[in-house]
Amino acid sequence: MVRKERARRAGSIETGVWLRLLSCTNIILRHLRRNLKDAFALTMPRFDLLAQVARPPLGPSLGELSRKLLVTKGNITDIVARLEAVELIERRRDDADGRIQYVFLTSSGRKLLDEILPVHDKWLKDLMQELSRDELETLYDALGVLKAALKRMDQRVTEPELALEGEEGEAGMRVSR
Amino acid sequence: MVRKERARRAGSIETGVWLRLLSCTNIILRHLRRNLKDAFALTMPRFDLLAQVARPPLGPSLGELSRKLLVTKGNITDIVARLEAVELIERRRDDADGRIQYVFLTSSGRKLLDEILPVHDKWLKDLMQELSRDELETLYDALGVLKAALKRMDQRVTEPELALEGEEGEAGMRVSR
DNA sequence: CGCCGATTGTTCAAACTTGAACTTTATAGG
DNA sequence: CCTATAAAGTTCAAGTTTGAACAATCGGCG
Repeated sequence: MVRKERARRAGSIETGVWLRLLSCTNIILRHLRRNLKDAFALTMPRFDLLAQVARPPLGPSLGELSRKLLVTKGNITDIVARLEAVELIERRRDDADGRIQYVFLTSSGRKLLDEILPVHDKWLKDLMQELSRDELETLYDALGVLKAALKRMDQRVTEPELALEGEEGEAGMRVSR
Repeated sequence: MVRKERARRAGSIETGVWLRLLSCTNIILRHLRRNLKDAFALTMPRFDLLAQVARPPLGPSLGELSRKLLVTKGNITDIVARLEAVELIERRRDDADGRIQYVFLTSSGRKLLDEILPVHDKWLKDLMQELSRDELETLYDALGVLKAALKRMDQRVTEPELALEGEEGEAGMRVSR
């Protein structure tokens, strides 16, 4: 049922996909940020972290949060400290391994998040209300395919021990990490 | 050819779409940022602004850049100043309207961008190399539908004079601007 | 002309983010 | 036990970003 547009496009289709991805993400981000601030006095990174802490597995470590949220460890340290300061989360050190700290919601953190999640869901529904069920599913599936492919490429690039060594290192694909 | 998954999903499909959108964007952003830095000593916002200046219409104003890039005016002021300081762009005041400044690439800005664009395109192709032509087109079209819908919702919310007034203003959909 | 409201861009504090260097702790191998 | 290496968090400077207040300019209208 979906007719493919054959419109003129600047650059490759991959670039086209990327530009649209970025636009959509930024538009939604702007709305959610404004809504979170107005309704709950929360910033997006704080909400993201809270929501991630609430998701299983229970009590993620700072490093796990860093990987799940796709931000650096230094960033996590900062956000966790701020959320801890307002008592929405708390940390517990690992009994066996002194390096590790796990993060948990406090009761007020839990309460706040339980308020936010349904509203957050409604905001997204409102934003996408013009899309049909079918369009949403197509989009969901297509993004699933992309995400899976990206994750594989991501590993290939950030896990040196498999490839590397023989590569020429052509402009740009160098990665330190 | 695309079978719809009926997988368990946390929350609504809209939220599912949003989470995948965000993941994909962040993974790609991370790669591009690293590559831009390694290969061209450029940050993402600076590249974004350069690329937007290069796109027609020629010589966009700061306000136009702010709208196109979906960031605030204050941000544009900052990035433009930094790019101007390293002489990749330059400004010209409007002859008739003293408030407006147009931005142009300098010759070295043009040269740099001409180097980057093909490589940037290749980075994206590499990242998405596992996707078939068909998957890419499906994704491109689906994102087009979403983007169009979001833009309409965006206007509805940021242009007060049309709707507003009678609305209940239920938790969160308040928008100040 | 002179005022009012709208538009364009600037400024600034607070927050977020990265990337790299660093500290602390754990683990594996001599 | 000792040492090297790795892993988990922290720190910090530089940059980005927002949002709000502000200054400057323009346009219309009396």
